[in-house]
Amino acid sequence: MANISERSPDEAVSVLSENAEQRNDLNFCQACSVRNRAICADLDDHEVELLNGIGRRRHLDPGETLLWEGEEAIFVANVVSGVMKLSTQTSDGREQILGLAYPSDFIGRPFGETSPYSADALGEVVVCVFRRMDFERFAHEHPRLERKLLERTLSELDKTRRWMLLLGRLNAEERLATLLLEIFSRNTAPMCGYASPQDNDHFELPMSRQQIADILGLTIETVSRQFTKFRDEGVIAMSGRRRVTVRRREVLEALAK
Amino acid sequence: MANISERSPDEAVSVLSENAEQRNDLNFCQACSVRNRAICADLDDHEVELLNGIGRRRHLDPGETLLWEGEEAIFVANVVSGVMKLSTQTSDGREQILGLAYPSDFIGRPFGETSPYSADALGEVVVCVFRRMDFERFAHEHPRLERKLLERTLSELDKTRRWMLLLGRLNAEERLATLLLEIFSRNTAPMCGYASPQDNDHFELPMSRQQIADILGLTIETVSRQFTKFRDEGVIAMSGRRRVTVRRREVLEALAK
DNA sequence: TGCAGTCTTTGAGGCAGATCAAATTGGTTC
DNA sequence: GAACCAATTTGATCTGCCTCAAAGACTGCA
Repeated sequence: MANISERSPDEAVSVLSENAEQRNDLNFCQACSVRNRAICADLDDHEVELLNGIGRRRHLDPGETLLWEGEEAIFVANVVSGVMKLSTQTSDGREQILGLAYPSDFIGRPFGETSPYSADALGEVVVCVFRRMDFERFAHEHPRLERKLLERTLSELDKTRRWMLLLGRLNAEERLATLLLEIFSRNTAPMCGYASPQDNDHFELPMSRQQIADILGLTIETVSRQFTKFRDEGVIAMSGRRRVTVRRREVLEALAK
Repeated sequence: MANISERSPDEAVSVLSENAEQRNDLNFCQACSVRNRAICADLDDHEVELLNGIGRRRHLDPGETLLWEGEEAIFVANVVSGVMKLSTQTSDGREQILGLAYPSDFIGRPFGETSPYSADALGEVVVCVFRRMDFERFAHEHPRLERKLLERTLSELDKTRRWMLLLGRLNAEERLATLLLEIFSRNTAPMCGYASPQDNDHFELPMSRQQIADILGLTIETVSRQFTKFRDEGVIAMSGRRRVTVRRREVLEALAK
């Protein structure tokens, strides 16, 4: 199933526009754009070098899957650039997106037999992949990393629980407002490393209407109608299908609970 | 706000029916009913003794709150007996229950400034409370505990994500079936420590219809109608409002996705 | 520049679950 | 065991979102 065991740092780096990362593939950590924000941030140079030795850069095409729900959990990874979606399915095929992973986010399930979700690339993605076993061993030997992983997992849990409020209690309008603000803040965050950092008030949606619907627990039609509504009300403006300009941020903020 | 800083191990122990725990309050860990399943399971005798020194037993009455959402995160705790609910609210007062904490479950937010949720007792509850700072220091010094906390947090995250599928994609019938099975399995699990361990096929609901509605993201009326439906179909039987007998488990299992 | 294919928007209608209102029940107290 | 109160159930109606269907608009490619 999982067909990503080949090492392909070269091809991975080749799609990056950041020059610093094209130097070589033997110590890419040092030039990594998420080096200071990812789970490896607290490690010293020596530790980074060791980590570098067990990790591999990998490029994912849009739609490509890194982890399959229910499959053996072979890999863990850091997102370097692009956005990935984490999703799960009911036995009869309904999909629920569990969250998005942005640059510097950690994905995978350490200390678990099987992957609790599928992880696939929304657009072009570069990840830093570790064999789960290697990563676990490294974490054992380097408490700082383990600690960092704990802190990340705790805040991931907080974030996930906040999302439960959205799925359980918010209406379609409030849900879309919440998502737009989240993407907005992720894109305008300093040094976010995602695609081309956007200035001030507009950004590119990293996913299709259908994917937005899956994230929000709605249908594509309902999502589309809400976009139209926001546009008609002058809350946002759109050019093309994915470029959004936020015109009245305060309206979105009042809606996002 | 948080008014639980007084130490009250005596009163806490007094409400327990388990004789072993009534001995004294100086080393209650040794006699603790969740000793082998809680986060402290991997600690050796010496470590348990140290942990014992910083923790306090505390009794909570039904409805009493241990943690307030948004307040400073002063405490973390283990549930010893009873069931607690973790919940969050929208700014306009809609509540969403984030999960239930059963005996041996860990609650609170280590390494965080404020509590991301409220935690209150559904019925009579006994918890083992630690000041967050004390607990964090202890965790730092005892990697086995930190490791255990990491593992727990990771599986809590898995559980929470599975719940997102319920809130995002399941209908009322499927939601109630899922909850009934969860409570059922928690109650019949060996050594569960909750109230009176139930035999075979019937159990006591630890919460009201309104609370079930909040957990499932439904209204009380819809929950009530689903109970009636399950009863009419012979899937469950009820005596009183809270005692449930599961008659056709396979029907519930087919519904729970 | 035109065509094909896919994604998105729009429209019409239906339905699950919400809302509002009233009746019933179970549990508690005296 | 009667009376009271809160919790629950039941009924009637409404509505937000879903479903189904079709038109429209981007994108890539020849």
